[in-house]
Amino acid sequence: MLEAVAEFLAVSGIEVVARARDGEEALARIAERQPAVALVDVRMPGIDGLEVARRARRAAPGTSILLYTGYGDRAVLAEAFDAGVGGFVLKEAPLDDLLRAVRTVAAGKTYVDPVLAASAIGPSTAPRLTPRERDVLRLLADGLSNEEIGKELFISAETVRGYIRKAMDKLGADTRTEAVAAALRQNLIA
Amino acid sequence: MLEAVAEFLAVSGIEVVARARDGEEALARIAERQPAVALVDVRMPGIDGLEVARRARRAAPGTSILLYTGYGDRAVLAEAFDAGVGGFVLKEAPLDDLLRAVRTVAAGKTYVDPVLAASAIGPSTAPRLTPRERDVLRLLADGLSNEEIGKELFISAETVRGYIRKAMDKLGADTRTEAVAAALRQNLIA
DNA sequence: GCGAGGATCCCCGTTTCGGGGGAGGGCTGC
DNA sequence: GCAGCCCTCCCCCGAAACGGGGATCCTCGC
Repeated sequence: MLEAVAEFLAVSGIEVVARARDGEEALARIAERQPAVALVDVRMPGIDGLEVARRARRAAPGTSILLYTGYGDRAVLAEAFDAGVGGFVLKEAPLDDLLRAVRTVAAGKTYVDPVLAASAIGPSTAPRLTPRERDVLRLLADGLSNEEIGKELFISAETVRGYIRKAMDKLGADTRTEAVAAALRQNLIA
Repeated sequence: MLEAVAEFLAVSGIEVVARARDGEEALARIAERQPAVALVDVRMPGIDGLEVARRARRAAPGTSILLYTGYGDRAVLAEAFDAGVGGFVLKEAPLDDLLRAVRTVAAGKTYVDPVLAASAIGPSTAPRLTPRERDVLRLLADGLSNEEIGKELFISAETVRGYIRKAMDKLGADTRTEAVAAALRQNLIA
């Protein structure tokens, strides 16, 4: 897969300066080569693509991150742009789209997969949760109590309650249970 | 859709004795004509296919119900066979499969869509919830309290608690919230 | 006809939740 | 450098949920 994509880009006139198999390696290569564009998979062992994007902004401010993944929804898209990525392409997209995306972000613009864009511009009813709020909801969905969640996240049970209340507020839920259900239904947590 | 299927069956040598647009009508026709096989959609306005199957067993004991729907999972499959249906076919299946299914159940045997069967014979980890348990979890996911659920279902809040506890038990959940999350994840409720 | 299982209801003491409030520290982007 | 957001923690109150028990009734299948 990695080889195939690199090969395709190379024959299409894009200079491929490096390849990496995981997040650590990707970051190292990005810092080292300072490429114009870094094509990064969201799902990777260790550091995921989003995290790579966040860190790369410091390590290589001139590099545009182009996320390349098999799946995307409103939530990850929003998070991705928060992380400062330059574009987002689905693996199912035709290879020409990938090429266009690379060139677009290389030019400093933003590229979003058209399929994804269609679903993202619709009524983005799904509220934005902070990472902490999501952590808490996830653990809540696994049946942990405030106390247990606190231990898990190294924060106090009171703080946990605070996050839950904020999440309930954002999701328009009357109970913590409804908040978890809403988050699940809207793919805000898994 | 209805017409197309009827047409196909007719030209394939199956005698189509009646058609119906909803559950009520289907039941009436089944009772009236006592067909060997009734091809029924699960999702219908008013009485759904499962309910039609249950009632048809009384109204027409000799009729085999063949459910025909666009979507299916372990849970509905299990419920379907509890309701006494003779077979289950997905709309995505090739038309030949539909034909085979009709002939199979007409012969008094059971037919299950091969795609569905594959997923159903796997580790059926999803527990069985009673209708009442599902009702309660659904309302719980909508943020209602025990009291409110009770009013909604015309039962006491204590009874509601009882169902929730049973559902928690079946789902291996420690909290009502986890029970709802588990039910959502396993498509036991929507 | 008898057992299994579903649906219904109840009690009681303990814990947690829901809903307010406030408050400080830190990073970040403009 | 300052506003804004996130993370963190704390207090109070009344209401609700929890845990674990038991109990009755009815229907359906064998």
